[in-house]
Amino acid sequence: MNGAEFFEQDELVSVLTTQPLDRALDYKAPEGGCFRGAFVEVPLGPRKVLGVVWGAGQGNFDRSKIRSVIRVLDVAPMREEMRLFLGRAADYTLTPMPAMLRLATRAPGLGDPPSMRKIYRLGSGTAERMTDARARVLEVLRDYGGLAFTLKELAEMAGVTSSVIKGLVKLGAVREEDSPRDLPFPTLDPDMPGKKLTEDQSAAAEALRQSLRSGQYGTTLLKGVTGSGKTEVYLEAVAEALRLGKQALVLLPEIALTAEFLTRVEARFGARPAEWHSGATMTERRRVWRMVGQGDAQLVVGARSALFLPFRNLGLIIVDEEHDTSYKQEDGVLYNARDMAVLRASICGARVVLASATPSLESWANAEAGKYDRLDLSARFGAAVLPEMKAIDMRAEQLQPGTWISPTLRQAVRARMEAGEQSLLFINRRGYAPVTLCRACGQQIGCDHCDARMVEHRFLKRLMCHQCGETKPMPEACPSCGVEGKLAPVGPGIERLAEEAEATFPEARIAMLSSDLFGSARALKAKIEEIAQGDADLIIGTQLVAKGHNFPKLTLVGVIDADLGLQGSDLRAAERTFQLMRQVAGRAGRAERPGQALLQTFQPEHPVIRAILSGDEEGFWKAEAAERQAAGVPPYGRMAGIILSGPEVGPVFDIGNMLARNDGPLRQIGAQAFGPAPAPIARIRGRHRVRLLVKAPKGAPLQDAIARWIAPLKLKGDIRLAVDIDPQSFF
DNA sequence: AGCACGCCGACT
DNA sequence: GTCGGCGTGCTC
Repeated sequence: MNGAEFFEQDELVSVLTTQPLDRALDYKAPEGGCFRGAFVEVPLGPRKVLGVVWGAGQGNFDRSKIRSVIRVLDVAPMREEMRLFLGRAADYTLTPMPAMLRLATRAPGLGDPPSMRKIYRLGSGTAERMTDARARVLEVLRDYGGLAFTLKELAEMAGVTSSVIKGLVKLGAVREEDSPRDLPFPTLDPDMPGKKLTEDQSAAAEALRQSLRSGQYGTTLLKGVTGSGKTEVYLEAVAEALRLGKQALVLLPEIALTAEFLTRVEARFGARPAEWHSGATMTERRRVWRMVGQGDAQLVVGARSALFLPFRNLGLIIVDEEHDTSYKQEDGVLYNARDMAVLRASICGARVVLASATPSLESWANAEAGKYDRLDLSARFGAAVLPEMKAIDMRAEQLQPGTWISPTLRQAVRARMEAGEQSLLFINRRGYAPVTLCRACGQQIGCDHCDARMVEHRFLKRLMCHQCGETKPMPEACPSCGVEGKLAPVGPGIERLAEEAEATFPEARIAMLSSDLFGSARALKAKIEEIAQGDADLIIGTQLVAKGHNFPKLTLVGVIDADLGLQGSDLRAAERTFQLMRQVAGRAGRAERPGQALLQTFQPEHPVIRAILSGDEEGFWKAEAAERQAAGVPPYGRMAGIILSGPEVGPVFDIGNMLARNDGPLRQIGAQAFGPAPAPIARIRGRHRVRLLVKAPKGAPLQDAIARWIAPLKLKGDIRLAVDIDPQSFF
């Protein structure tokens, strides 16, 4: 058994359980001994819990109190590589090990013996009294030459009731057998003829194949706009992994995990891959988990948590739409699946392909620095995919106070409606959190204590900084130019924008797309489908709309506030605006009509805005990289969030303030804490959430400092603390 | 996470 | 006098 350490019966072993304890506990190895990595059932107090034999026992506990492992579960033991991965991921995300182990055991019935079901095949006996029904059953079985079926299948195929089959079983003409319910996944054929690749795509595919043959860890950024054949290219890498006898994993953002995608994979490899996502049934989950572990699933297509499946010989991980923000888990264990994919691959010697039309700045910078390889696919249909992009200079627009759709944009939307086409108004902000800025000079009110902007809180009648929590009363005159009465809230949340749109375009059918508004991914998908069919004239959406949906009738995109993020509230807002523009560009190229994008901005001369408008991608990244470098934010600095939550706001803030005062461990590494301030989602399930933001220099040992910082903290009552390394949400 | 132990208010 | 609130601590 791959040389894993073996423990004789009664030898001490250290067992990590999925219970939220702060360390592994010692047990005596069970009868017959066990290997390191074995999944076991152990007694814990009055209960039996799931655990993994992590190594030799520590032996620092009263020997007479040590109990025995109850039994070793009948599943493939955890591999060394997985143990290392979980440990390193725990260190990186500052997550307790039991929580990591829970991620890796998210399948039901791990302890159950393989569940069986009855199957039926041709028997050796003969039926003396042959009836029509009996003949049909035997004929079906003969036609399928030795294959076996379940009772239901066979009855259906023969057009008989199950009692006919039971009768044949009694006579011995049909044989009843037990067969494991969890069947291996069908073998995939990497050598089926794929789609014809262009010269460009072939070259990229060959480069990926070659990198796989190296058998060593490495990451490739595969950049290509919609329609450039990214999927076809990376499926060639998957094919090569299969040829090499290795397993492959394709990670997709949850929303992109569609039947259509699986059908494409099936077309390429002749069978359906294993599927792993939140909607899967218990039975499916268990089958996938087990089959992946015993090597009987060659390819898994899944959402981010598929990264924690027990692969036996993982050779390739594809992260499609790698820039997608949904790869960052925002509750429970806070991890970024893209980064964890790279970590896992680096441990087990697999290749990673990060695919995107609009890579994240992090990945772009890694490629730039030579840490990642980079492959660019050019568009299949030439350069005509770019929409016409223009800035609307908001300083020159005559806007009614409290409105955000400029006359220029309004006219453009009207024109599209008259032509029977769709428009999209994009607002990079959910909920209701306006920005205060001066309509005379275009300056936004900034925070005196950090570089973020102040946000108006109506109920408090004050301005508040969401980064450090500083508040001040709403001033009468602009602090920058002194003009009175010109300060106004802009950058409304999506709800306010929808209100305005309804008033401005009373005849329009308006659809709102925001992740807050949909209970399930399914409901959201249905809505998106409706919109794509043309069931709306005007779409009002947040970041959600930028996830690669295809709206063929969409020809105009209006960005309500392109300035978001230029002054530090959300460090990735400019990047997201840019990504949206590129994705819209990809769509516009496929429709017959040329697309148009209008960006409302108070700073049309800003280098980032100019790079977006010129469509110069490298220029954009360079400008954005310069901004981030100057601000010392990721990827040129490190950040972390400390999220405190509890049923009452007051005590939660008190703890936050106490942390902020005792920031010695942070200062030692040159890091700084901001806050406490209300967290991006200030209340979840009745719990108030407060966040501190930590900013550290690039090379600083951030996790270590944070661990030392929060260690003395004793949380009383129902207050909880979570660390969010590399936070993605800032407002 | 559960579950027990333990120390202060309203009940048969 | 006891039943029971959930704060604190332990589980090998």
